[in-house]
Amino acid sequence: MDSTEATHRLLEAAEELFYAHGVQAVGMDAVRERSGVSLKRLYQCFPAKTDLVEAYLLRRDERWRASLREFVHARGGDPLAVFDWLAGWFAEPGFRGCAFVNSFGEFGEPAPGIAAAIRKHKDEVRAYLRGLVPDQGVADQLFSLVEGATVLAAITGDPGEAKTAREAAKVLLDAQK
Amino acid sequence: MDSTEATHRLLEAAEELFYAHGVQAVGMDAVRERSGVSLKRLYQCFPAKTDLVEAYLLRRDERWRASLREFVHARGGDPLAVFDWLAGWFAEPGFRGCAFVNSFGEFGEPAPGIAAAIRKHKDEVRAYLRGLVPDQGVADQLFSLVEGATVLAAITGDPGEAKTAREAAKVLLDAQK
DNA sequence: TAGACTAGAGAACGATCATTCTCAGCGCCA
DNA sequence: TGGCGCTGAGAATGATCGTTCTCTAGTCTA
Repeated sequence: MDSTEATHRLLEAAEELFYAHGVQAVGMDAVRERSGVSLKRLYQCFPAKTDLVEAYLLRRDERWRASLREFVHARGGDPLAVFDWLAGWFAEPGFRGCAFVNSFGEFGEPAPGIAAAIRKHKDEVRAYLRGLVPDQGVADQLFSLVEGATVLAAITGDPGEAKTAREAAKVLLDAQK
Repeated sequence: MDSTEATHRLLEAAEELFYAHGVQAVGMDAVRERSGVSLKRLYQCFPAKTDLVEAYLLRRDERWRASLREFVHARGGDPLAVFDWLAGWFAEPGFRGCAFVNSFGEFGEPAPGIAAAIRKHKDEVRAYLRGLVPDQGVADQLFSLVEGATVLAAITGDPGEAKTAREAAKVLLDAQK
């Protein structure tokens, strides 16, 4: 197994474990076991746990936004499609809210790279929504709805939060015109 | 120092430390030091850390909602006052988002009491908003905005999220009539 | 005043966990 | 063929932290 393959397996294992149980609750040994990569190699690829966490977040950001982007694109860039995508996400088994918000809660004083990854994700999502909606104010309003629905769906376990937010978004978008 | 005084000091110290740094980052020894209550007494009042965390959350829920309730009541029960209260909260030094959302992120599999306290808080806030706004659907939409603004204000550090959410709320409330 | 109970300070215990080290095996080049 | 370097497996290290224990010194009661 070469180094890029090891890195890939590590990130795959890290994402499954970190997202499901939280970063702090998952030991490096669990990552080793799940990935099948030896501890020695793990520390060659990621010199410290914070490096692995940071890489996990950056990769999750890319994939999460890509999934959203593709879905919305297939719906002709309709901003309301964002909330339909959320509905699907919330209903997935193992949904546990936003990985970035959860990480923010986990680390009172996060390592700089981790804090940056969290902020980057939110900045990127905001920028994406602003590209979807002409009025930046309305885009930011939708962003707030997205975050709120995600938090509430995670805590209450009710995927219906997406529908509530969608209805609000529709009103806001209609009012804009 | 009697037992109720010790309990009070412990909860005071716990709230300051847990909210500021996160629960996991704060050891029982730090709580002892800040409160001036001995470890022995601490464990008499709260047999385990999870008990202290649960009590911290329950107390914070009561006070947080009381503060919001009083503010909004003084404004004649105007639902938009909720967002003005948020603006003040976001601007407080030491604001670090919603303690319950943060705790949710911290504990992948929370102790049952902790999970219940988190859910209770969100249920109570939702019920409060529903009492403020005749239309339950709109109340839930505002709830989503409240949560989203809180999360975003915490992560971006921008108290202006309250204003964004307020504008959205105004549109939603007007559309309801 | 003697003795039983209690509190506080802090050491001790035990578990967990990030990180490093050891060692035995295996391929690779001279 | 013979050593050199790299590997994986897993033990060892060192730190942190929740929880308990010990010991000393009061304090209240009989």
